[in-house]
Amino acid sequence: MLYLKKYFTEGLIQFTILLSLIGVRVDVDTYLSNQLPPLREIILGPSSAYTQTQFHNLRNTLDGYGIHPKSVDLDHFFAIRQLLNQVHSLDHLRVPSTELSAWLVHRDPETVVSATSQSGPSIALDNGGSLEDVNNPEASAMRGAGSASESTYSLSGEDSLGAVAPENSQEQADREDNDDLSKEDIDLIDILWRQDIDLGAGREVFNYSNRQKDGEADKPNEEHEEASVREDWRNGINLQEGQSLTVVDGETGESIPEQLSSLGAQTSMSLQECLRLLEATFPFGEESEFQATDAAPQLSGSTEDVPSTSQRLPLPDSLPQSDVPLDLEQQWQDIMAIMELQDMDVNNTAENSTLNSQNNTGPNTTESGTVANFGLSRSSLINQDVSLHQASLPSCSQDLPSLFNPELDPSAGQRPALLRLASSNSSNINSTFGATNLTGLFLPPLLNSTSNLTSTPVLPDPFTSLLEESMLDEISLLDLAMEEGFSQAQASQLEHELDSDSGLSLDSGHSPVSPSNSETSCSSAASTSSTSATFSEEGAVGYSTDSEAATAEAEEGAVGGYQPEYSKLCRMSYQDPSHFHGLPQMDSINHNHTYNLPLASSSYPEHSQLLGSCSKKGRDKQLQQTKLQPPRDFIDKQSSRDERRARAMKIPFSNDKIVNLPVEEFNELLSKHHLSEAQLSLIRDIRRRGKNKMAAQNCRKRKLDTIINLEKGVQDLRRDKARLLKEKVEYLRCIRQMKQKVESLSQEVLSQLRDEEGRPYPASEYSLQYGTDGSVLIMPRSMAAEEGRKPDKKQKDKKK
DNA sequence: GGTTGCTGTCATCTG
DNA sequence: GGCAGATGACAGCAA
Repeated sequence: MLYLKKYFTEGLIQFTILLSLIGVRVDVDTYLSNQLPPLREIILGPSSAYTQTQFHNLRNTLDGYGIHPKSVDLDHFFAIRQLLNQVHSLDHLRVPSTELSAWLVHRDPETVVSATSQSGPSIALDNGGSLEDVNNPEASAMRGAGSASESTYSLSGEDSLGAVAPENSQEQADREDNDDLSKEDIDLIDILWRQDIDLGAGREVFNYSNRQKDGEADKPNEEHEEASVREDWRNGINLQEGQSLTVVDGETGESIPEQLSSLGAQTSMSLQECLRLLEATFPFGEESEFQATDAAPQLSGSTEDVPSTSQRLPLPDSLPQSDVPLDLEQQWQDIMAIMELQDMDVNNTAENSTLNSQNNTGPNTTESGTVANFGLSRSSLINQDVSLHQASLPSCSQDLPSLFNPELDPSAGQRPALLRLASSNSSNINSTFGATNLTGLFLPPLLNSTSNLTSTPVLPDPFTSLLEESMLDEISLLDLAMEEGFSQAQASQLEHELDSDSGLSLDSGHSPVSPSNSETSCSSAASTSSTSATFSEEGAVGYSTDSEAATAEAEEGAVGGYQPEYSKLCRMSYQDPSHFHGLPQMDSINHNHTYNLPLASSSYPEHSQLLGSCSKKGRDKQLQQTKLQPPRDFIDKQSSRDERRARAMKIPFSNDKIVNLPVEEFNELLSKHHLSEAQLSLIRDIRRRGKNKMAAQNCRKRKLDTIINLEKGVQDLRRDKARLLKEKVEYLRCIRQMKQKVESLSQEVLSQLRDEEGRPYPASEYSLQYGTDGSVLIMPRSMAAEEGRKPDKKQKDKKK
């Protein structure tokens, strides 16, 4: 029974995720409303939201369905809400943590992971030997220790190329190979694969025949098929001959197949291509890394085929990082600054940054230069074509923070789980963007724009730093930064810290004036719950409470008087009652939006003050007590000190008059009565204290208003900052495009120009310099660079 | 029993 | 200088 229940629940969740991935929004809230009180209950009661006077409580909001703040169900509710948010977020591709959490939910048995060969290079990198033994013991036995990684990559590439492809023959083959796969698993995999197809991932991405052939490629007597397999695969990813994936070495003329055979042709073709893709994606300063890995193959599991790739790329050695004019640190500061804007609409574009977040591992490689970091990116790229299902396979036990923070974790690049999760992410990208052209996905825009390296060699562009690429590729940099160095927990912590950076020491978790912050962080950043909105919700509770109090007062016959609770009403004065126009229960409420109106004198001033000085609950008790106790004792007991003193001193008028009369009338009143010094002193004290009490209430109200306004101001400023940063990114993007255009035009001009001896001007040595007067000069690049540095020196001298 | 928020009060400052 | 208001600080109370 328990098994059936668990199976049914997991099936529902999986089905929900599938619907979310397809695009069908599943409002699970409606189904859960049976368990959680509906909204109307908040209005009609008897939830705590209606009767609770602690309306400032953060959790006691409409979103909380009126669960009592101390209810044990509250944590359950928040857990459910968190899960629902994650499920909802799946249909708009929130990366990466959300997906990761979802995959963690669907933990499949380890046996499936190993048997289905869908572990990807992550596992292969870590303990490839064992996997190899599992999947292909014969091949592993034939290979030496040095080729172990090859075999693992073969396995990985095989997986990455669509271990879930639904072709019947292949599926049957998979079943043969993966006996541990249940029918449900296969059906799910099939559905996911079809989703990939529907979402635009072409069948060629998976290249089923390749996969089949790759599987066969492990057999030593079928090595000759590798060439065709490689060709098919290359066609599948729409790479053209002569591009970054060119096969022929530009310098040595060696062809890749020859190298591959010399290196051990049992390596999977898909892996080779993936590595080429990887190399094409990180063209800057990676040759040395590749060569380094070649020299020290034990550092990486994919070093066998490295030399060929490193020699193959005629990559722009003319793109030195030293030419990057933009300060990298400044760029990162911008990124970090955008991170501060988590409560803004940055999330609206967060989906678009997924791909970039992948590509943004580039700076890691260029800056750190470690093979480990590079391995991360490489594996991520290798898994770009992994289907969605793969993400649900492994039972990930690694810590998530290190996943998104490879820089913090030096061994991150070598962690298999990390790589696997990256593949999960990338698979989503692939399916969501529907991109069949893997170059468009993998290669950074610079390479995309100048991908035809053989035809148009890339010349130095001062705006082509990798960091800038990462900045310019997508607008949403929040998720970028999240992936680069921040886990979700860290980000939320940062957000929490940023919430209090107004200098007001607002405790968002407890302060009654800033529940929105916590609300925002508790839900998603997409919920643009402003302070006012949250206060409106909060006000709904407050209104109900006070309306009830007002009703009670009316029933009790207490008219006007001293209202100790009117500060609550006054706090509601800045709440928009229009939020409750749709609620008939709220229409009947007469809101007192006046904070400090002159209080009408009561015909029974003492009694009214007495009632007003007590809380509602206290008044209920009082009403009950009045039936049991003599009124005089009750009055004496519940009166304030001043009232008791006034009665004791036999003051002939009410405290209400004493406090609220204007000075002239007050003096006139005093003059009319013959009062002793003690009486006059008491009256003055009562007046002073009454005035001061109202003043204190006004003061507190103003304080709250000030805090709220400051919060709004901070939010507005953050929004403006985010907008400006986005604009800056856009401008930089335009500048980069214009620079590239100018550069290409310059090359075209230079290619047509000839010197006096009829020799062309090599674009690598000469550049066009544009004068302010419209003149164009042909200048050697060395000279141009020197001239470009001179103004900087001058500026520095000026600064000195 | 400790915490938190609200309220009243006092002392002090300012206009 | 007195007065009214503003405000920080403190204590009491209730949840």
